Amino acid sequence: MQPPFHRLVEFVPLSAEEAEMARGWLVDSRRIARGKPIRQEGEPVKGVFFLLDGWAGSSLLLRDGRRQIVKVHLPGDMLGFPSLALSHAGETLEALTDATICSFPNAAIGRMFRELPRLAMALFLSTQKERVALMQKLSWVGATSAMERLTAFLLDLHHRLQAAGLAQAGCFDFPITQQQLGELLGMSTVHINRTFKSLDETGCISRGRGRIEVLDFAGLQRLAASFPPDFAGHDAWARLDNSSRF
Amino acid sequence: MQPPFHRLVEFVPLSAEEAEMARGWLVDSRRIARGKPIRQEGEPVKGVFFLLDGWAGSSLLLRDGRRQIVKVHLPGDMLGFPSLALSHAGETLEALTDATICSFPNAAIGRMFRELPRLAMALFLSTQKERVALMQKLSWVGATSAMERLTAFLLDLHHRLQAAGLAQAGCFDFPITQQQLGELLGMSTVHINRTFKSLDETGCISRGRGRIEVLDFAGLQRLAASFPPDFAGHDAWARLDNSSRF
DNA sequence: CGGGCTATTGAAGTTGATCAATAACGGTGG
DNA sequence: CCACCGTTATTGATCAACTTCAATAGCCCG
Repeated sequence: MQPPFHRLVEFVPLSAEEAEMARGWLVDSRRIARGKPIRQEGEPVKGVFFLLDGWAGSSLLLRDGRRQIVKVHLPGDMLGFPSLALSHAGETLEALTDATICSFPNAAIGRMFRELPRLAMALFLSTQKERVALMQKLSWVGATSAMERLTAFLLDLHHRLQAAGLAQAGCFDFPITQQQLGELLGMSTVHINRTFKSLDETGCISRGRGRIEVLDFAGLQRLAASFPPDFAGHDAWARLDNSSRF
Repeated sequence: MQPPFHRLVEFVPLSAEEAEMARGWLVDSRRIARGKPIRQEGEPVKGVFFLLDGWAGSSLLLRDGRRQIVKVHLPGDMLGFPSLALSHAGETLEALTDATICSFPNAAIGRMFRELPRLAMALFLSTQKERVALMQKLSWVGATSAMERLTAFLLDLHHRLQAAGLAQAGCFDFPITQQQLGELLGMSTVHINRTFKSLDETGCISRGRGRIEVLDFAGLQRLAASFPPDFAGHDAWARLDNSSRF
């Protein structure tokens, strides 16, 4: 199976040498069972992770026991970068399905910056893009209705699954519970359920045992009034690589 | 006046040479009037900005005309980095008060990665820390009540203002309108007003013409049930700089 | 077949939104 | 200095979205 490097090469195509090295990183992978933590909030930050297979979640715990799932990670995503600037992790990483990850120690990141500036830049851009995604999620949660949030999430998810080669013809696995969906979108399980049901009844999607099929993209997009335009900039590297006065 | 470099040197102390260079960047600064855009969503991304003075905001526009303010920036903050990975800006940057900024073209970032890996790393860590802050804000907006959000924001703001040397004895300027506060915290102006009033009545803070004084930090923290522990990791650089197997 | 998690549904209660009106403030030009 | 105007803050009343509580049904797994 081809390792999911689509997120890594999005901004900077890897040289043969870099690709070889990247493949070497994957030898030491680890399997995590559904529901198990990869790293808990508050633990010392020893490195970051690369999600090879399965879904994972980043979440924050609130004092009252609630938690907010901040992001659902798909195969090819890098986990744990935000905490790199902290001594102790600011986020919990958890397997949402059975998952396979591999780890990179802190020092590997430092070394990359010193020795592989192109790759470091790619990584940098990739995390900036995550930041945009996070900003968009904040705007959904802060300023839209339950239905808009749900549809926007589904559209975004489909988009990302497709990029990872995990969706075909609008059809994809959907292995997360409504409880998790509630924690992700900032609403109660009950309301998720009702909203989901009423979305189902519009005919735009159809649900079945852990899978979802999108039947009407245009309809979904109409419901997700706030779904943002895609300003993807795959030429970002070119724009940055241009030498010029510093 | 000392330029506000506290955010830049947080992770990596600047060498004399780097500090000299950094000072040189500031020569070309620009003044922006309150309420004026620095860069609008959808415009081509030509570079990033450094906020020298005043407050600024990053916001996203939704199709229905609402907007979500994603972050309030204070002097010393860097603006516009998330859009660096995009061809067209994904966020609007706007002066919330009269402000002074200076700009860095894209190519300067690329050059930094190639020639000043220490600085690039510092920048990288700084943006990762922003990501944590954003995740925390998402958790406030998604999972807490109006009062918790408001108090958490005030505590965070005070913390950041203090780091910038802009707060003393719990007292600081507060130049943003309740409308903007609503857009920031994801609630209506009216409800901001009521929540603010009732917070005022607890005696934990006192408000006056564009200023706020915190009278009871412990009380505020009790109200902000979700205010996160501070996992600041100023030794991050050391952990990453350690050479080791890659 | 049972046990535990997950989904679904109903009813009642809250929070916060919306609509609408008034008051206070800040800056401007006369 | 004052009158005026637009912006911002404040308050009341009503309304809608969403939460909470509670109960039942379905599903998966051993």
